[in-house]
Amino acid sequence: MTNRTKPATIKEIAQLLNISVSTVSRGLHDHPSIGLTTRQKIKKLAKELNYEPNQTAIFLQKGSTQTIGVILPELSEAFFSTAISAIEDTAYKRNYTVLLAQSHDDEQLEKQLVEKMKNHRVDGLLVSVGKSTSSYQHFERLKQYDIPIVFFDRIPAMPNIHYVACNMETGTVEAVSYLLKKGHRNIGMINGPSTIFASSERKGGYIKALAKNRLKFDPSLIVSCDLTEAGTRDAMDNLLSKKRKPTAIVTFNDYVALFAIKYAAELKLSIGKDLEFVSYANLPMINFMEKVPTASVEQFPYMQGQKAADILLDLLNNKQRGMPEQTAYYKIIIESQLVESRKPITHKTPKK
Amino acid sequence: MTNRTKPATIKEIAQLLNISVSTVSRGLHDHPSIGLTTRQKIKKLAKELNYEPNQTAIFLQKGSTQTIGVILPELSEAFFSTAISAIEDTAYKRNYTVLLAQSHDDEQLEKQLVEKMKNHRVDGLLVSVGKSTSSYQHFERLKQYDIPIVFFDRIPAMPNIHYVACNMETGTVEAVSYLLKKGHRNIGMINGPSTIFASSERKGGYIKALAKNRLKFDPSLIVSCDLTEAGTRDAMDNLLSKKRKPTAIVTFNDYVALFAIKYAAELKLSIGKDLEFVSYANLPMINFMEKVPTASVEQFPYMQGQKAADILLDLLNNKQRGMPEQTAYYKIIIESQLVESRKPITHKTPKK
DNA sequence: TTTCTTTGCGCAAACGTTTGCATAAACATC
DNA sequence: GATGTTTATGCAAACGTTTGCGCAAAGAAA
Repeated sequence: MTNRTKPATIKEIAQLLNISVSTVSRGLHDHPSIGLTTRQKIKKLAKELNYEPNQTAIFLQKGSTQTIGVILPELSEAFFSTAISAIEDTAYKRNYTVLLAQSHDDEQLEKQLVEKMKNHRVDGLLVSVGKSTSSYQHFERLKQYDIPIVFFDRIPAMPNIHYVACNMETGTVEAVSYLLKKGHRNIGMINGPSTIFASSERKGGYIKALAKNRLKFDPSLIVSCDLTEAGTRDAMDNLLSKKRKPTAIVTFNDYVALFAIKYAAELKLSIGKDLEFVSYANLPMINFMEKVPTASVEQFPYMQGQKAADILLDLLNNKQRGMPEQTAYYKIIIESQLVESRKPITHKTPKK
Repeated sequence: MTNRTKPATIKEIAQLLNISVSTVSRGLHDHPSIGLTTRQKIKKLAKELNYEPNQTAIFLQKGSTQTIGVILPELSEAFFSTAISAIEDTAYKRNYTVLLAQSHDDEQLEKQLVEKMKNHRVDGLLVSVGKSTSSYQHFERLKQYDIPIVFFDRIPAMPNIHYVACNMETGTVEAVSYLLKKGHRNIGMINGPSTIFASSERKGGYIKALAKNRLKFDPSLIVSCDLTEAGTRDAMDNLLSKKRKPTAIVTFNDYVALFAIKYAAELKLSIGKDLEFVSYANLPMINFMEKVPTASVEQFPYMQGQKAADILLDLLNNKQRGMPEQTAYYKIIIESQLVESRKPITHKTPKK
């Protein structure tokens, strides 16, 4: 009986029991109009045959796949991999499955993936847009098909979208205030390219923190950087060549911080004494290192992924229940938060 | 024309053109029996209507979903996230999509996921089994349904399976030989729990390297460890309390190495001088750190993922082309390889 | 003109479900 | 015994494709 190569179908059960397929279907779903005895017979045989409903058939019939698509720039990056982990967890809890794809920050590829997701009839989409993506029609098109999208972390400049993102300003205010409280009065900042939104948020936070403490703002203390190791060194040279050298530096992310720290060590500067660092991301690796930024602004990748998935699934739920056209858009801002090093929050300890 | 909420179907095209659905279907597939003019008309209208085939219907019809399932213990771990990145890349290239799930090393969950994947009618499965998984019927069952599985990295103790894994012995031999060549004669090893296969492979490599150099083997230099930070410290205490202290240590993985290095630093031992470390994994974080193992045994997660996916897709290809029942099983062993630090191989530089 | 081949297209079944509607039997009501 | 109600089941359409087979029209060969 278990030696069959093809999965059992409702039809077979019906034939074997000499009843109709509709009865079997209803029986399996505990439809009240099916008699107790038949229902039991059906379930018994279904179990014996190891019957499992063919989802693809159900998908077609219901027009819904119980599947959400996820498009991310790069799966192997720590931020995204913990986000996807969160997404998968919450999707699983709510009985959805995750279709995964990575865009490698390539706009063309991203477009293709969106199409592919649409053809696979995902019920909804979660996306963090590629760095270089500049046009957003491929997302617009999905709206016409009534496939909701929730963006997270990297948000496109589009009106009327759902998203969850992290407010970098709060964290930056905290970071700078933290350094001010420690007595630093010359605080440098190695910022990202001015083209990206996150950079201006950080700059805003920096200025706000100074204003809050009634200190004057020296624009030359903020330098841009392309986030490479070489760029970081240039930025450091730039900052360290000032008459009044900074005694602390806020860096755009942990990688930049580590590049900078490495360079500072080469210059025989004592990390934490001559020069103190505060950064963003709170990468798990920080826990294993000796010379690290004394604090880092946590962006809560797990929470971002979780929230985004929850929102998407709520949207799908409402749609399916025939709720009124939602006219409101979810715009969730997670406040970033300064975390002193060696106190990880969201990252789990590696088990491998 | 573009203001429709439901995707266009073949049926609509047929109606609008006053021809039959079969003609439309064939026309879109360039079937030779369809006239040139009709074919053009069909394609033109299809384009105008933004027609895209409904994959769920095709799935049902063809009995194949062009989808592979991937079950991993933990998506957020570096090894797995780069493996999944590789899998996604190669699946994409061969026009497959990836359905993702994580087992969190939970046997029950893993079983459920396998069922779910089956119901979603994935064409094949890629899995790295959970640490605690001890029974394998859930995998056996899939065979009955003719859904091929390729295991990778963590291989279950089952006969007749396809897998790709990394041979840790070679790398270990290299690692120990490397240290011997550097003049070390007292080499310690912090190994993993003796229950797991990878531990015995490492031990075997250690012994082999000594034998090769005609040196005698002191079993007390190999200590087990539960891979936690505390366990690592115990192991270190154990090793350092010997009369003839080791001057170099091979650790089970990079995490253990870093715990050990941290501890050694606390003990005022100079890393690389008093005590040299060699490890496994070659985590990307190594590139950012100052005190690191001088070398690490690379396990090529990207390549493992890629190979595993390639094998699975080959299997699917052959099946679909009606090749004879394959009686042979792929057993791919990737040789691990010692890599001196600061020379990453497979890991891409983070872009975020 | 008749017969044969080619070319171009439609019919209908199939994939495995779900579900609105109809129907038959059994029972209760007066 | 006629009517109404409940209970249990079946019929058939629908979801959007693909594909084997049949059939008509057009051309070629006789």
